[in-house]
Amino acid sequence: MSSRRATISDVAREAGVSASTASVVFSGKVSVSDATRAKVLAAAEALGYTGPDPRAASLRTGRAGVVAVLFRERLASAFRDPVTAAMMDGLTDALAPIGAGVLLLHDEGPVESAPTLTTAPVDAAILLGCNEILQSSVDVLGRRGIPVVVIEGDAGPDVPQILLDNVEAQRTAAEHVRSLGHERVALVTLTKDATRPRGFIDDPSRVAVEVTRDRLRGARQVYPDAPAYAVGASSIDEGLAAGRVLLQGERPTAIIAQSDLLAAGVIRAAEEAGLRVPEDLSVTGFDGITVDGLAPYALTTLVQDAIAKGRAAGEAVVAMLEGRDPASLTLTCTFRRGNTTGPVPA
Amino acid sequence: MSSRRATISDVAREAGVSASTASVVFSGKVSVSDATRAKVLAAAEALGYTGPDPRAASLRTGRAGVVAVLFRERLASAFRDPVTAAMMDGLTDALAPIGAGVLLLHDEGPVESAPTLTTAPVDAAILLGCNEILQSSVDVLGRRGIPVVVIEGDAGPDVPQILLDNVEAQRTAAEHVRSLGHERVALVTLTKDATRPRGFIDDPSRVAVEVTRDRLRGARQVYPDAPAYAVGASSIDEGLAAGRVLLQGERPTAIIAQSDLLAAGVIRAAEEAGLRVPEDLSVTGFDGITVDGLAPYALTTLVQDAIAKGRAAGEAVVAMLEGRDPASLTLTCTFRRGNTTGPVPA
DNA sequence: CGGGATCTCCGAATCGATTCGAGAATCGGA
DNA sequence: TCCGATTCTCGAATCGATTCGGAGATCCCG
Repeated sequence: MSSRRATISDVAREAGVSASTASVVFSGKVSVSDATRAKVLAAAEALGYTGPDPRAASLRTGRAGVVAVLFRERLASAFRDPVTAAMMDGLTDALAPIGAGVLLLHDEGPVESAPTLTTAPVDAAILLGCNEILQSSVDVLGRRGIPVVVIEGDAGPDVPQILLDNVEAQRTAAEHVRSLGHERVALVTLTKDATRPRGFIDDPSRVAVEVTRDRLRGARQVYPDAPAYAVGASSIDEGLAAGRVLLQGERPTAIIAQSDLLAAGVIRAAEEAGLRVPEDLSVTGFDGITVDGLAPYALTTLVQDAIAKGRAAGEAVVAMLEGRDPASLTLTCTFRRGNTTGPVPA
Repeated sequence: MSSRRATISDVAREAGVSASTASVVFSGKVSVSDATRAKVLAAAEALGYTGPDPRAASLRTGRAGVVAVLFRERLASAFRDPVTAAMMDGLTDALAPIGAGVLLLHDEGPVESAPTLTTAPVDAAILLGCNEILQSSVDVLGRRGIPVVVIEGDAGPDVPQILLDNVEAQRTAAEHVRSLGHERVALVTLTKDATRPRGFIDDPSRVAVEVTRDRLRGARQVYPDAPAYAVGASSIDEGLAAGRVLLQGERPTAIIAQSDLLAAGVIRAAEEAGLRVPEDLSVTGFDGITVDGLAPYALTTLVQDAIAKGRAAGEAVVAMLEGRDPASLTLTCTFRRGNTTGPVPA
């Protein structure tokens, strides 16, 4: 029992061939005679050699087989969002052809030693709605020649981005609501981060996340004075909380929520208050996910193809990795009328 | 403009110091005079050097700073499950002290070139409910000296495992139901995989996933003849489908579901059928998650600490990485009575 | 039987950084 | 002023594998 693991040189020596030949047996890049191959394999077996060390191979070949995905939020909470999950779906699909693994990272970590974008052995990086702080990391990657793609964010002119027409889409929803005659409309949006208290906000620029901000802008293009209530997360329960507040007193006749989950919560709040949807209150969502357990309601919402979003990002990465020019892309949401919006109550 | 990126040797030459000194400036392992540090940093700046190449560093140090998590399912669907998400939460927490990134892998891939457990540059691996096929991968890792931890699975005597007392816990739930006087009881469980059709199953061994099988066994210890209806996934909608089937005809007075999401779906099916919970039908879940939007129901369920599960796995990995002995652990679920179980209807 | 074409295999360079012992320089104290 | 103790910096070895040009062997065919 040797104290350290066998290397390919050990195997080569045991097999009576050179290291280069042994390497070739495992990589299969060059033809090797069957006899030699058998010898090497036997030697490997005898020494308990289990194939080349990925680290060394990665150094030499320059490829790590790993693509980093950088989240804004905590890793754990990131995947609770169905849209993110779907996006990961498309992403892993698109990455499959080059067989890259996905390394999860998040930017705000209390840990100094955590692997960051700059210290992780990755071939490419995908940023999810990056904020300003990230810019420096992006620069580092860029200088290092590591391809970067940004989803719903902006990291400068050289970084391909996958965008959504958030402003237009949300405006479409608002116009739909207006076409139904609604005048008193409220919006449900998200706070800068989950730790902030819920509350009404006025200044869209104080909303950190671009996605949120853009959707807010879109709605305000139609309803410039609509009150916007911000909650901490995109979930049914937060939507419920928002709904309870908004349905007090002189309540709106329509509520435009920035996500389907929030909309579902609002609907629940309406039920709680004895209101019928859409007879007494119209509600719109955003995303077009199927909210688990929302039946029989079918949300009026804007359907985004989150899978396509992820896939586009993945394909851009693959393109860059293969030396081709990546395509920036703006995906458009399609309006889907469900049964949660109706004419303004008489 | 050099054709290739600057290396630490380039920086050292530019700064007029040795490569080792330059390296030390970046790693900070040894003290360096301020003057030298400044020189090196200036040189790095001038050359656009952005820090050591992680691949090379990883080769030399033997540490990649990455821990692989192997899922059974598709990556995207894995995180839709709140229990998995919570587990990742605890896992990333426990991994934080050593600052390791998390590399997502899944075993069943159509892609040949995909990085597998054996070809990915990782320091350790965590397996989620591994199946038989994985055994060989585990062997390879073991021989390579890479620590492996298994969550709710079995990979041999040398691999530490984090388990849940699924059998006992589910039996507890069943006993609770029996103590309320229920005789006609049905179970909701999961199929081998999502592609199989829903339906009643008899032979628990045909249920592939260990977790599922154990829970089924626990319930059958109390109700040996209870029909078990299997659905494709742990979700409200699948639970709803199961509920619809089970509540037809001569319906049971209690339904034991293998997850809270399934239980929530069953409750919804009951509402649909005009049944009151728990007056007409008792329902139990499993996991103890908060089902988004299930209020005012509080499930009678078995609370598992998924965060602790993840954390335990993470800590075991850290221990092994630091040369300490890892602790295998069996977590116990605690019974929590909610308002979804009651005496058998007269 | 000789010469060119093929097929295998080897040697040596290289990927980029880290690490450790040793030598040089600096400093404080007597 | 001299000496031991620190503090810095350097050289050289090493991590484990890949790659490419070329040498030797084998083969085919005129």
